[in-house]
Amino acid sequence: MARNSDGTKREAILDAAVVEIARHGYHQTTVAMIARRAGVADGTIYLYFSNKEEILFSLFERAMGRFILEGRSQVDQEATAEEKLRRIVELHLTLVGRDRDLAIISQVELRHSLHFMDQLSRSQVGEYLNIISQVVAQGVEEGSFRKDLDPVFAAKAIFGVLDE
Amino acid sequence: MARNSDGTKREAILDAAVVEIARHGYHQTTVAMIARRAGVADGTIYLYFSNKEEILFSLFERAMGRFILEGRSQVDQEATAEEKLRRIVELHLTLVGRDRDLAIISQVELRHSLHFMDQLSRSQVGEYLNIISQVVAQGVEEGSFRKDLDPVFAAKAIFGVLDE
DNA sequence: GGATTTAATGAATGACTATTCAGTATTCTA
DNA sequence: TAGAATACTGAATAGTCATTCATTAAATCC
Repeated sequence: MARNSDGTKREAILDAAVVEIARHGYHQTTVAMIARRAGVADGTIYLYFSNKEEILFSLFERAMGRFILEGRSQVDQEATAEEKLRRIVELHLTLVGRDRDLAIISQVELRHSLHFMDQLSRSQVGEYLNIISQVVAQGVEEGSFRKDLDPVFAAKAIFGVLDE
Repeated sequence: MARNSDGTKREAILDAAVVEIARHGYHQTTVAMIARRAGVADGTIYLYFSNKEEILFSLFERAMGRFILEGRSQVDQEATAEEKLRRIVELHLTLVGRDRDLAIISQVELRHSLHFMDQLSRSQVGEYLNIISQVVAQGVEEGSFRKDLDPVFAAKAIFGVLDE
């Protein structure tokens, strides 16, 4: 049954993991449960992920990726920095609200895994911050934001506020 | 070394549990770790708690108890319902902020343990709601709150808002 | 102060589960 | 279509940890 060299099976595993983890929490969710729901054997999981924790990482990476994608498209739909920022705020709050389980898991399960935050923020959150800081920079240029604003710092602050 | 029939050792175990759980999360914390920090043998834990989960329950019960105690005294210090309510809100936010770990743990670890919420709300949260609803009732009587307010319902609403 | 009750100990048990790997099935290649 | 390469399987392994319980220590009683 060697069917899979695209990402189909990997996606199926992640989908299964989201459901199980949202339902039972990360620690109560066994690899066997995920495999079962995904319709694969336990061992198959390890062809796509090196361990259970990596499933969790990938989960967030994927979610973040989608998040960023939608963020960019929203931003592109507005002209002024002010409107763009408003869109980002709305989107952020909407998505966090929708994926409350993921949000909570991220705060709790991952709070104790420094390694993780490192890795994630290097790759994805950084990307997200970039979007915000570009908008801020535009705002400064337009004159609608204060001129002495450091875009990168402002982006971090905005992100911090939203995440809280 | 049969020394303990007051609650000393039980308290010590709970104190140890708070530290370890705040530091590592509930699932990463082993009973042995708690015993170690409390300075007792593993088995001793089971003289005071019937299982690991009950330690968690007791943790919240104790915290809630203190919470309520302080709440009452704050309320007693004010005359008008309006001021009393203000005090409660302040206290609630202060304590939740201070015990952020407990708050987070309660939301995540316990979200999947219906049994728990049942038990807790029957005993302690109910008590807390009583305090609020009494204040509301007083407010209605004083005329400072709307007359058509159902105190119990209003209390639940207030609690819900604060907890969010 | 010997007998009895109560408190505490910590090594042993048993259950659970992440991970591995030898074997099987499927697809690819020439 | 045979043989190689790739994908998958699931039973076996190994490690972890909550919980038990036979034993020891201390306190209380008479």
